[in-house]
Amino acid sequence: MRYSNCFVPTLRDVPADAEVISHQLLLRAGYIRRVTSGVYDYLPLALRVLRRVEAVIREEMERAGAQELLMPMVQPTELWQKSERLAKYGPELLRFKDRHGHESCLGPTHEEVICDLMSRELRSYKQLPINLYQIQNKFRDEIRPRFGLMRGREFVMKDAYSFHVDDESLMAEYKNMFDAYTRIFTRLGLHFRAVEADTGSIGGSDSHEFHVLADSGEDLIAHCDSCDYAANVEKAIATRDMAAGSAAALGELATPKLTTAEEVAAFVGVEPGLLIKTLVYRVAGGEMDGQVIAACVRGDDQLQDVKLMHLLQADAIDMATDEEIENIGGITGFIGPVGLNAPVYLDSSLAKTGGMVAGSNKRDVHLIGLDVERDINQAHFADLRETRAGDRCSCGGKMALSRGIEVGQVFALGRRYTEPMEVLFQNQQGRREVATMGCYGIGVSRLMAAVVEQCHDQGGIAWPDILAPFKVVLISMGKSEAVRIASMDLYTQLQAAGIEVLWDERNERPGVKFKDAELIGIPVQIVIGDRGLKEGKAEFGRRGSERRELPLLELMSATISELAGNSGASL
RNA sequence: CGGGACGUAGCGCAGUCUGGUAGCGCACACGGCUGGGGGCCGUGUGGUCGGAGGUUCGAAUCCUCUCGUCCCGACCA
Repeated sequence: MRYSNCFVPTLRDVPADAEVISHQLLLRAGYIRRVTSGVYDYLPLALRVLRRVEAVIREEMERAGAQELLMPMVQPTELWQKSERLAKYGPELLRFKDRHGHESCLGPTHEEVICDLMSRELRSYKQLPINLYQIQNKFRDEIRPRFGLMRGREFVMKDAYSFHVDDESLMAEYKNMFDAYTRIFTRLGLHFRAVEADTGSIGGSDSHEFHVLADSGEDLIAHCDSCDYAANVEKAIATRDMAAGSAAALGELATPKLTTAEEVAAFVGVEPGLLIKTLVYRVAGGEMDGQVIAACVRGDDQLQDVKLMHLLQADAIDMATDEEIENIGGITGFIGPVGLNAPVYLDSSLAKTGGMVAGSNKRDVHLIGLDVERDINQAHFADLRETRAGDRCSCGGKMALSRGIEVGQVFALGRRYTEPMEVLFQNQQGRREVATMGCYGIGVSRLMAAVVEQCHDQGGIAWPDILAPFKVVLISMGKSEAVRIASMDLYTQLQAAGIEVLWDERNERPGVKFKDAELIGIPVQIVIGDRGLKEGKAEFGRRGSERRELPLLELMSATISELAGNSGASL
């Protein structure tokens, strides 16, 4: 491709509304443009990169035995009623009516559609197991799209769905997909980590997320420094040395205007870990819909609300209003687990503790000497605290926290969808059975952004060879006929060899060409100019390091061997 | 939706407080000088100042409403 024919609108300044580096660089380097909130144009360079990401994904999915298909982006809303997911997923579904008044939605994911298909076509156990996948645009009406491609409303996703006769077969495929994902992210040159995950709105039992490690990541993941344990903090379980209180009789203590855990602890003269922090939530969805409940963690812990949500089997939990708190007999700022007219859930670290300090549900008064077993009736215990750096893993190692960008997730769904969607088959005994199911997603467009987050420098994007939109940039320096002819010659040879080359034959100054080449991130640079040409030489080098002089005749072989070691299967 | 910031040329910004003919840099077009890391000189093109309404002799500037963008929270590939 000749640069002068290439649509690559690079920007010198960083657009003011781009916050994260991938967003900034993809805009500056002419890869993407915003159309509307969370919706982007993928310009030619971006599309070339996306196609490469997809190629790796396709290769590995096919190798893992999955088959590609393509489902529609428009889905009838009835399917979501049938799967009983409308209430939970509702707000993210972009719904609309057609001219007949029939309600449809834009597909945010395709469990419903694939189950509908399978329910029609699946007859016999002999058809199982099967794994079907697609690469397609999804639309989720996100509450807050942000960070460019990292959280768009429309985005490209690879989604795969597998169906099985039993859970043993499902778990084998789950493992198979886990391994395929590991190969994909490895081939893409990413620094990533697979972690145990909450199943979120998708549902099901087992789940792992794949995170690209980057400080700009939206997720927090906890991992052990001495064993393999790693989990999203929404799920991570760990322990730490908990302060133990000394047994004492239950008493009251005046604590005027002291409402935060730190203030109360300082006033009473105990460490914050001996406080019980009580939070009141209103449950939305599930069997407890509308109920107000209280949850307790230690004063120096944070409540992990996803854990609580899961425990309650709720779609959402919201902080209760002052009025709702009063209705259950509490006072904002002095809420405690004793005598509250609501279910109380305590973090397991509070089990069997004594000598604790907690709110009394009376203004300006806290309880001291509280013994959880003795003084709280009907307490439910569960893991509710958020893991912190330095906590202890069950293996004895220390937990550390890192930021991650979630680029993939695998789920063992079980019969969460196949049951309501009636995906049935006849088993060997001729009886009808519900199939069991897994689903596996990769955020393809997000992956492109995640790679940029991990692969960039001062000059711009530093694509790994396998993803670069062009492998080689050929920079012609100077306007002489000799330069033009030598460049043209090499350009033709590279193309003939199937190496994707961007020939910068623009009438621009050298600085501009170098800056653009580095900004858009082409791995190999070849410079042909009058200076070297006199001696029959040109410059050859990798983006970001020194170029060396090479005879013109050696450029082809140098390029081929430079790319051979790094670009995987294709040049 | 709650909290904050902001909308002035393709991009980055000044001007708004204190109302008085809409500016700067880059980009873009043309000419010239240049020619190995976003070069220099000159001449130009381009903006209903997000939109609507109001106050005023006069509004980018003041007031009201509205639309949009970005950041923090709930969501998630």
